[in-house]
Amino acid sequence: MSDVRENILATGQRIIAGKGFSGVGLNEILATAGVPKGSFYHYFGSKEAFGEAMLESYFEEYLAELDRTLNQPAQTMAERLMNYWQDWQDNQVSFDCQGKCLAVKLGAEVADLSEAMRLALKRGTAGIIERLAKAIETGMKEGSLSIDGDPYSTAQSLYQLWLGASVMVKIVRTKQPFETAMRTTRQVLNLST
Amino acid sequence: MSDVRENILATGQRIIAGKGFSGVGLNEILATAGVPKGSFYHYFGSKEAFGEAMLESYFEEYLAELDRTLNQPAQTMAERLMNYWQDWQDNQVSFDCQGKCLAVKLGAEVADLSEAMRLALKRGTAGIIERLAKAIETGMKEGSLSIDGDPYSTAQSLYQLWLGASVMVKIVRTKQPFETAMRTTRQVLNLST
DNA sequence: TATCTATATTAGACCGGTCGTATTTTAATT
DNA sequence: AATTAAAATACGACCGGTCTAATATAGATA
Repeated sequence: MSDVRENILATGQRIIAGKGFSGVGLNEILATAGVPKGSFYHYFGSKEAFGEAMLESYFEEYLAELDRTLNQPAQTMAERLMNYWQDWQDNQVSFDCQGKCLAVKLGAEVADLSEAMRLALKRGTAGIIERLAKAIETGMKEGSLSIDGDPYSTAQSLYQLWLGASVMVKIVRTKQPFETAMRTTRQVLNLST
Repeated sequence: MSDVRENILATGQRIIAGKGFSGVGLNEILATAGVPKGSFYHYFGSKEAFGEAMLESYFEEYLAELDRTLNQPAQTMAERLMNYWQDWQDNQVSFDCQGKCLAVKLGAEVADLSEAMRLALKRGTAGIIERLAKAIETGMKEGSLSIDGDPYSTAQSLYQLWLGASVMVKIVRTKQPFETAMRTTRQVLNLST
């Protein structure tokens, strides 16, 4: 991959995570990245195609990091899961509660706008929930946590809860919604408060 | 209130619920409403001020409907609450999962964009959670439901859960996330499945 | 080394749309 | 009839994504 392309992707991701997809023009992204405007269409077919590629690369990195967190040795699965939520909170609270999670920022905006980007979001979030479900299942077997219902539904519920909490954090500009989500999460996994 | 103003508000709300705030220009809204461009700035100081007024009027209506639902006689509070979630689901699933809830659609997009609109969202969502908390408290007293923890935290958690579920519904274009949310909701309120 | 070809890259213009404003026309009220 | 409020128009300066045409670069051939 050309590093010009990578540069456009990384810069665009940063800016779009703050202002949204429709709220940012290619001009700003390219100027910030130091890439001439004319070059853009050499690397991407359209703004939409760029958005799709951006989501793709975002989730690739996200899932790699998630795998790392969920495979930390010398920890129970319950601990690893709680570390994941803690990381989510820390990341999302940084920079005045304008976290950089693209599922949070773009989910509602982009799903109705572009089928390609919607599907990228779908693939990415499915990957996250799948990993969480597997982790919960493992945690049950090792006995570090227990749940009512099946692991997949539980993983789904928890992801939805944190997605919603992240939106609320943006709205109230306090990490308080995350504290509630954290307590509910412990409750759902039957962990000590 | 002038009905021209009301017309702009209603039309804008409909279109923005579909395309987002940055994704729609005043031209489209005004053309659809049949209102000349110049009139807009007689009623609203700017696009942002319009957005704030739109959110204000949206939540006003939303809260009135919520009050109606939560005050239905001849039902337990548990039943009224479950009716609320059911209405949420029905509304959000309509039109190809492009529901018309502005908290879902605009929360993440607009909170980082405009302080005035962020505060309008904050006031509106606070009103919803407050009413849900009161309803949960009443339900506990009458014995139709029971919870772990305090009513306000529970209300918050449930609202976050449904907010997140709504984003996921937009992404996967299936009502399945709502089914999970519904089950979790019954579980949290200790209701029979 | 010099020339030709093919590909990678970029400059710049295009047209349509953005929000906002200044000005004129219409209506209502005193 | 005078004054004020409401509505309509047209326009301005600017920015949006897109595309074509021109340039630069690299590789191959002689």
